[in-house]
Amino acid sequence: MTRRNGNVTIRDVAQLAGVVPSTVSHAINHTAPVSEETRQRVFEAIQKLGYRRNTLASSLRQQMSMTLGLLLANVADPLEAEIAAGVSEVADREGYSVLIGTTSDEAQAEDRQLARLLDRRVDGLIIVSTDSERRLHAYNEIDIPLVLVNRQTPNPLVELPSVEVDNQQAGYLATRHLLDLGHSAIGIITTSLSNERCEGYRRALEEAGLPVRPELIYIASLTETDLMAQGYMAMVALLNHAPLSACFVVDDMRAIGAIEALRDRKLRVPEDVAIVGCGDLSLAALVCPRLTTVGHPKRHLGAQAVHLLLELFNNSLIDQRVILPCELVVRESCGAYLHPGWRPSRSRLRLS
Amino acid sequence: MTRRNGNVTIRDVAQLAGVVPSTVSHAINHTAPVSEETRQRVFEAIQKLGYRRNTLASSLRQQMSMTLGLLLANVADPLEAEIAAGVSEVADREGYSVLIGTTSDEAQAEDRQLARLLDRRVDGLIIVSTDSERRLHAYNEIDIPLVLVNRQTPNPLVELPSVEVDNQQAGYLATRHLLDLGHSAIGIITTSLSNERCEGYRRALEEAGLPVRPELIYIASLTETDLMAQGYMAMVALLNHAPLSACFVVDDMRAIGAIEALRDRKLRVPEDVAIVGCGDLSLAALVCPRLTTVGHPKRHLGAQAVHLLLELFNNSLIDQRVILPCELVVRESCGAYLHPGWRPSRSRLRLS
DNA sequence: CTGTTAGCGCGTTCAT
DNA sequence: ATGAACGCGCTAACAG
Repeated sequence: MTRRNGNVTIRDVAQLAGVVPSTVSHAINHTAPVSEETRQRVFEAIQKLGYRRNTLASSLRQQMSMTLGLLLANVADPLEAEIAAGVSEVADREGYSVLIGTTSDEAQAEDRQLARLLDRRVDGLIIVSTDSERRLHAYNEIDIPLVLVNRQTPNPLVELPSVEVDNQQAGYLATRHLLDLGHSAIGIITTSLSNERCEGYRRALEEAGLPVRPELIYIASLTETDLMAQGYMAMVALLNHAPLSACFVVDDMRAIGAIEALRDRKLRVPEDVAIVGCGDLSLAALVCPRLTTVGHPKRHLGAQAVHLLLELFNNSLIDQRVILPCELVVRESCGAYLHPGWRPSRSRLRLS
Repeated sequence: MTRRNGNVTIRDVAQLAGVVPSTVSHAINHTAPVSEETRQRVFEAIQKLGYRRNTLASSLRQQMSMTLGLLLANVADPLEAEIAAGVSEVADREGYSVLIGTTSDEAQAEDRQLARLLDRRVDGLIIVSTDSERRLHAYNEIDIPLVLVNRQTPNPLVELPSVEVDNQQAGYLATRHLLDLGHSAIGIITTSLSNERCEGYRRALEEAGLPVRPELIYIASLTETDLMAQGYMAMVALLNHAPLSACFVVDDMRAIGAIEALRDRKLRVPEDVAIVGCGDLSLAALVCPRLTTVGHPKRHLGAQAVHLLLELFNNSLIDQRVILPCELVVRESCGAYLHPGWRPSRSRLRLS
């Protein structure tokens, strides 16, 4: 029943049904009224011949492909995979197909994939994670609708539609949680000082009347590609610089690496040092200790990206920049459960 | 530079270059010799006009789309995501694009996606994981090349090209490892008695001259959708039935659930009960204790699927069924490190 | 080596 | 409500 045809065309259907191709087209696409009787005959013919419309031809004619291009660095990355799932789900629901292109974070591969997607006449583009400043103006030159997801560059020179999480809030919630638990020597392992999560960290500290101590801020060495190793090395360095009783690590993988470093130093988590991560990867609930972290609406990122794109198609570009909220997920790595006096503060909590 | 054109066609290029469209086509596609001089002019014109080939039109004409359809249940699943990464990588290298369709494991969604992919005239289909017997003959009706990846039905009535891991070997290696460590009361948590991994378990036992004791075999309740919960419940049941000192769980997520059940019963892993999983998900190295498991060449699964498909395109269908080897990954959950007498046996080992 | 012609399969006029 | 004719952009086949 779901077989492809061996080239039966709309003309064959028309012939068998005793009508002309355009009538078949109308019957299929409800693009003009067709008498019930001919409709019957047409669909019988379709059934009988195993006709399948040729989307290629249709797209060529209609100047739209009903296809979205999804550009990402690596589908195997859990975050990107979740985003892709969100994209796929709503694209499907809206009648669009999605063409994926993986870039391995290489500019050259990205150019190739981009070109390929454009050649295939995708109606819109969703670009995940890869938005270094130098790529942005390349994107800006593209004249089809495009949305960035999970952007890395917070305040770029060129503005493009995007969907992202509220990274500042993420940093704020994480730090705030640590403050609520009574910590004051709170370190941070970040990717840069301008990282929005780092901003949130500062804001929480300042709001609590605490100084932002430079020796408690560590910028992970990005030359190391293994994120866990980055976190490990960062924590080792941090421990040498200053005593700290808690640390916010701007993403889960690095947080897990940091915990490992602590363990190797015979420091207990959370008793000696409390750790909060960011991202809430599915494995965060499975490591030891279970990681307290700030969760992101990963699927929503993808879903919203498609919705934003559809709005762009309609020229009803409402919000050029969609910012999704995130939420603290309290588990074990901060020892909240050890503090009977602690209670959920302002944030929505999900106890796992 | 990577901008899409606002409908400049091959004709526009031809006109500007003072040649005829087919010459431009030849120049681009190296499909016939073109004098160096005209080649120059053509490429200048292309540059100047920002011409991009329209793959849709080309596909229509050539009766091939250079597109592969990838059908999977859920891109967010780590295994499927890895497979997708493998597919994408080699498809790209071979000049193919990939169109994804996610089915959420619903037959209805799968039919829809399948139809959509066929309508888009994909040249071949890669179908991941979803191959229940009742779907197989639907696939069999499809008249374009198709390969199954990571099939679930071991010996189906209808044979189709497929790429899979050596599941029997997986079960064998896992059980064998446990035997090597001196265990004899070895349980198994499986999804069915005909599971190939379960076969491997039996083979290892028999080879060691040990009886296959039915009370040590537990079939997970598939009505529970959460795999960890399945593993948890299975282990609880197993502990009530019979004493066991080790257990092979046919996949990592269920194994993690089983470990949790053990922990809740105050049984230590590996000291009281040793556990081997299967799959080597990336999180296997991160849980406590780090999971000893049988690793699968996940990316290769995808990569080989594409290669097999390409062979099918050439009608050079060598192996209709590709079976990839797997390997034991020794970590902590079996306590191999506690046995100084233990040494790697026949299998290739990768110490993590 | 270059040009001509014809059509891939479909959807759209516009006429009946 | 139905039909005839044209063209979307590209390339295969053949001619020159």
